[in-house]
Amino acid sequence: MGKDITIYDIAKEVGLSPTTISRALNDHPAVNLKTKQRVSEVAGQMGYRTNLFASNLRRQHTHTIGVIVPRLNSPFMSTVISGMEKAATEGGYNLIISQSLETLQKEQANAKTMFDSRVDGLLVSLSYETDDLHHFEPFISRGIPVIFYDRVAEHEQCTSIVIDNLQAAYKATSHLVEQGCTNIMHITGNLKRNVYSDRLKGYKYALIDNNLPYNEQNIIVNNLSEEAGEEAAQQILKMKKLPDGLFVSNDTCAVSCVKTLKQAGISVPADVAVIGFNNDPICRVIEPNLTSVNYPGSEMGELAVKALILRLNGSTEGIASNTINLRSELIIRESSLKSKVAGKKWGQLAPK
Amino acid sequence: MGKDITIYDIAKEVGLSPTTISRALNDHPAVNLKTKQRVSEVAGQMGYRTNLFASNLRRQHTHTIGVIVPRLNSPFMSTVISGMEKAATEGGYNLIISQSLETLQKEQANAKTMFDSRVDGLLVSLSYETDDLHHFEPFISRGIPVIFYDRVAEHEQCTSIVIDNLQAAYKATSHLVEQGCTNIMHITGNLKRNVYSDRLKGYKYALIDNNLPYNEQNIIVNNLSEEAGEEAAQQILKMKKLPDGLFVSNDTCAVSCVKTLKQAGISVPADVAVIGFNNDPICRVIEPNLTSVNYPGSEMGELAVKALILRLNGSTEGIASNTINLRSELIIRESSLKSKVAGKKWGQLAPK
DNA sequence: TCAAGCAATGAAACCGATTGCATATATTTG
DNA sequence: CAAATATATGCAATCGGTTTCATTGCTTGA
Repeated sequence: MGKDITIYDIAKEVGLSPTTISRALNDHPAVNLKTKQRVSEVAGQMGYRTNLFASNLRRQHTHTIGVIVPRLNSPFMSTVISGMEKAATEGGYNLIISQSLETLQKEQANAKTMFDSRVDGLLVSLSYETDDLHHFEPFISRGIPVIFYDRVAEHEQCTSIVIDNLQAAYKATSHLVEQGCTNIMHITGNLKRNVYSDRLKGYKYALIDNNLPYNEQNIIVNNLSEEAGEEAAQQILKMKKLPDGLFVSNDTCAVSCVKTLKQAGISVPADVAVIGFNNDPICRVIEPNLTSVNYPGSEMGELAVKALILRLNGSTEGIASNTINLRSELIIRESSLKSKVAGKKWGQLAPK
Repeated sequence: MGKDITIYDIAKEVGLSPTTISRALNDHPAVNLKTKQRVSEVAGQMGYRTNLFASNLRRQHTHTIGVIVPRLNSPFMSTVISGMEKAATEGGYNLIISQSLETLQKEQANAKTMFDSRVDGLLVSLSYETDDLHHFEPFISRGIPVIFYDRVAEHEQCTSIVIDNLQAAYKATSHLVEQGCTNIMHITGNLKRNVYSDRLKGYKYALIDNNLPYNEQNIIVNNLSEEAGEEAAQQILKMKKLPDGLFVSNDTCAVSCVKTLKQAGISVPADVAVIGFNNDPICRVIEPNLTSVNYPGSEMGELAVKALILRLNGSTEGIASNTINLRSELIIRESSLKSKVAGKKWGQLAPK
C-alpha cells in the first residue's frame, strides 16, 4: 500500500522543478531532449503514474465518453459496444456505459449521471419511450457533443449515425413481392423511433410502388421480443386469410414467429415467406434459415466514437454535423425464397 | 457554454463559506438543518453539479469500477455486463469496460489503463492466453480489490465468483450416460482456464464413476467458435466409430456441430445426443432444441459488483474473500433425449 | 562590445472540493 | 453567574498536475 509517486517526487530525485517534470512528461517543446529522457527514465523506475483527477481538474476534460444504450444484452447492441470499445481504446478514451432498459425515466437518470461525471461527449441510442430530448439540453448548452446512433432523433446540434432503414425495408418488401407475395404483413416496434417508423415507410412505399394495397390491419406494433413474436403469430393464425409474406423488424421476433407458425403446421416459406432484421446469428440456426438485413453494428460503434473524437479535437469540419449513413444489405436465405428453393428445402427435411 | 457553478458561487449567493456549503451538500451532521435546506435549494436553482475530479482528487477514490472482459459481444458476457451495470448504478458507481479480445497483451494494456484511471476496484474474467497474473500486482499491492468472475485464477488476495463447473459437467455427462450413451466425446476450450479444465474433470469423473473408459482421443480442444464447431464435427465424421454422445463447452460451438452433423445425415439425438453449455437463446431455436447448462450471467454480474462494493465499504467481513459459488442447472431438451422423445421428434419433422 | 533573440527552467497561481483545527455563539450545568 | 459543553461556522492547507509569466544564461549579429 505504498504511497503514490507524484511529479514532486520525481522533481526532487532529478533535481528540477515540478513544472519541468510536468512539461517533460507531456513532451512539451520547450524542454531539453536530454532532460525529457532523464525524466521519463526516472519516472519509469519510480513507478510513476499520472493522476488523472489532478490533470482533468486543471484541464477541464475527462477523456471519457458516455454511452447510453437501451439494453446491453442484445446481439446487435453488444456488437455496437464492442466496436465502440475498440475505437475508444485506440483513441485513448474510456467508455462509461449505462442502459436505459427502454424507459425514459432511466434514460434521464443516466443522462444526469453522465453529466455529473463530466463526460467529454455522449453517445446515445434512444429508449422506446423517449419522446422529448430535454435531458440532453445540459450537454448541448455547454457545448458537450451528443451523437445519436441507430435510434436517433432530429436535433439541430447533434449528429446522427444510422443505416437507411427506409431503403432497407423497401428492398426487403420488394424482395417478398418478387417472390410472388401479394399479402404481406409487417411487424415492427414503437413508431416513435425512427428505425421502426422508417421501416414502416419503406414497407409501405414498396407496396405502393408495386401496386399492392397498403392496409393498416396488416401492421402489428409490439416490443419485438420473443414473447411478442409468439403472440403476433397467434394473432396471424386467427386471421381469415393468412398473409403470404411477413416482414419483421428484428430477428428475435421473426424467429419466434417462424417457430410458432411452424408448430401450427404452416410452412415457411411455402405458405408464408419471412424476412427479419439485424442478421443476428440465430438467422443461420432457425430452419429455414432466415433472410435478414445485415446491420453493421461494430462499424456503427466504431464510427460513432471516431466521429465524436474528431469533434472533440476541434474538427468542426469532417463531419457536416448532420446525418451519417451506413450501408446495409439484404441477406437472402431460404425463409423468403418461395419459388426455386422449395425442392431444396424438402430435400433437407428428409435427410434419409 | 456558461461557466460551471462551484461551491464558491453558492457560498457567495447564500452568504456562507465554501466549507459550510461543502458540508451542507454532503449532509454533514455539524450543519444546521435549515442551512442545509437553503443551500440545497440555491444549489438546485443555480444548476450546481459537483466536480467529481476535485472531489476525487481530494478523497482519493473514483467511485468507478473497472471491468475487463474477454469479449463484449457474446450472449453470456453481455448478460453479465448488464447485471453489473444494474448493480453499479444502484450502488452509485460507474463502470469502465474494456475487452481483452482473448489476448494476454490486450489484457495487460487494459489493466494498465484501469490502473491509471485509478478505478476503485477491478472485475476480471481472464482471456484464453493469460497464464500469469503479474499485471494485477499493482492493484493488489496498493490494496485495490480485484475480483475474478467466471474465468478465474487462484490468488491469495482475490475473491472468485464462479459456478461449479465440475459438478455441472458431471451432471451433463451423467445425463448422457443415463440416456444410454457409452462413447461420449467432449469439446472444450483452452484448458488454462478453470471453466474448461473443470468441465473436463467433471466429464472425466462422470465417466469413471459410471465405469466407462476415459480416453484422451475423445477430447477436442478448440476456441469454441462457430467455425471450430464445424471443424470439430468434420473431424468426428471421419472417425471410424462415431460417438453416441457429445458434450460441448458452449452453445455456439454445440449448435454449429449439430448443424454440420445433421447436414451429413447424422440424426441428433438418435445417433448422437448433444449437450451444450450456457443456455443461450439459440438453444431453443436449433432443431432439435439443445440441452444445456443454464448459467446465471446477470446474477453473476450483479453479485460481482455487490461483492466489490461491500469490500470497498470496508466490510472485510461478509465475503470470506475466497470463492463464491453460484447455482447452475441442467436444462434438458430434445437434443439429449435418446429414448422417450424419438417418437415426438419424428412427429415434429413430418408436420403433415 | 552590447542589445536582441532564443532556449531552458522555475515560482506561484490555479482547478474545486474536502477537512483538521480554530473560533464564536448558544445552551446547559453546578 | 461562571464554567463546561454543544452547536454552527470559517480559515487555510491540501490533493497533484497545468499554465502564465518571469528569469537566467547563451548565442548571434551589428
